[in-house]
Amino acid sequence: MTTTGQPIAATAPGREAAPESRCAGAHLDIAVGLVQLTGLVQGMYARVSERHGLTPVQAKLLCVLLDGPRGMAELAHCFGVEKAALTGLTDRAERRGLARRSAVPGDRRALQVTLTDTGHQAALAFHAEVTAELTRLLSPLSPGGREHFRAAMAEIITEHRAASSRDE
Amino acid sequence: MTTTGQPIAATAPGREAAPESRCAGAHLDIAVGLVQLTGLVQGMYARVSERHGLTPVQAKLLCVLLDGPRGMAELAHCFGVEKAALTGLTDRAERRGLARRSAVPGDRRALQVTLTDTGHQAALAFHAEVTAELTRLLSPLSPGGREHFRAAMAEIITEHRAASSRDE
DNA sequence: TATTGTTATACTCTATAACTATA
DNA sequence: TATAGTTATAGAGTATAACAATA
Repeated sequence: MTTTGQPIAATAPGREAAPESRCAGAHLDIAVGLVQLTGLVQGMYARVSERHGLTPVQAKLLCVLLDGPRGMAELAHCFGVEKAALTGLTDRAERRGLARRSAVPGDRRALQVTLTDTGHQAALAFHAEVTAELTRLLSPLSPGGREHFRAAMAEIITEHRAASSRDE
Repeated sequence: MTTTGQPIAATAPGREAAPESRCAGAHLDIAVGLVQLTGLVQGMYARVSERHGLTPVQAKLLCVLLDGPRGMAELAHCFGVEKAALTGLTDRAERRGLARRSAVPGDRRALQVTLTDTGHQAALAFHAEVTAELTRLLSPLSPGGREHFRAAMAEIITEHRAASSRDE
């Protein structure tokens, strides 16, 4: 991998070495499972990015821009990074011919980042492959199991968001 | 955040902007949910790392070493990176007093990376907090929902491993 | 020859701080 | 003054390639 999106997985002490926890597929601890699943998805995302000649962050940028042009500050907020980081990120995307900066009519300070045709195609191709991989990953689940899984994730995500907004 | 572990989330076109997909908590698409859940866990891991003055990768290193000393090549394989990357990673951990290199009796080429007392305590504290956060994240699930969720993850992980080993 | 680990070099991504140009 | 974006600088993490020492 070039500039890998490092999957952070190991958390449970004893996960990598203890043979019994390694074959825990039979009755995997739920917290450990969640960490491993996260690592799985992350690794998949990184591999697909690389296959498309992108870093994970560049791929994410393209996907966001698929929705339309975005300002630098907007992107920084959406990525959860400082705006200075967006300068470099956009520079590299521009250098690779994936995106370009353009002026915003109403505000002479602002810039918009837009996908080029190349970038648009790259974004669509990348997104299609990630979707396919996710579908493949979820394929072992039965329709009923899938629905339970979906509902559980929705519950977790919804509750986490509620808790986050309470903490603000 | 200092040196953030960037959560890669955005994948679905229309996720960030379209208002209807944002309040998709009611009936979240399963693939989108998986990506969002991954982002959630990743973000949590990064925040806990930072709270402990660690980068996500350093935290992962400490957790792996909690199981006992490891050689550089072994760690590189376990992290899925080149061995050269481990040199820097270990240098930084050593500089921060979290780990140290020591000679291996039988092999004069090899080195072992071991946790210092400080590193051991940091690893335990970090791991405890990650576990607590995971437990909190999973708390909205009912016992039955939790079991379904656990089983679904186990199925996905097991099948993915089987597929991976078939592809080798 | 193969393996262990290091050094050298380069790139991506990030943070902070100071800066410019507008609003 | 506040906001949009940039530059400068520093650090982490990674890759590749070349190297040393030992097996």
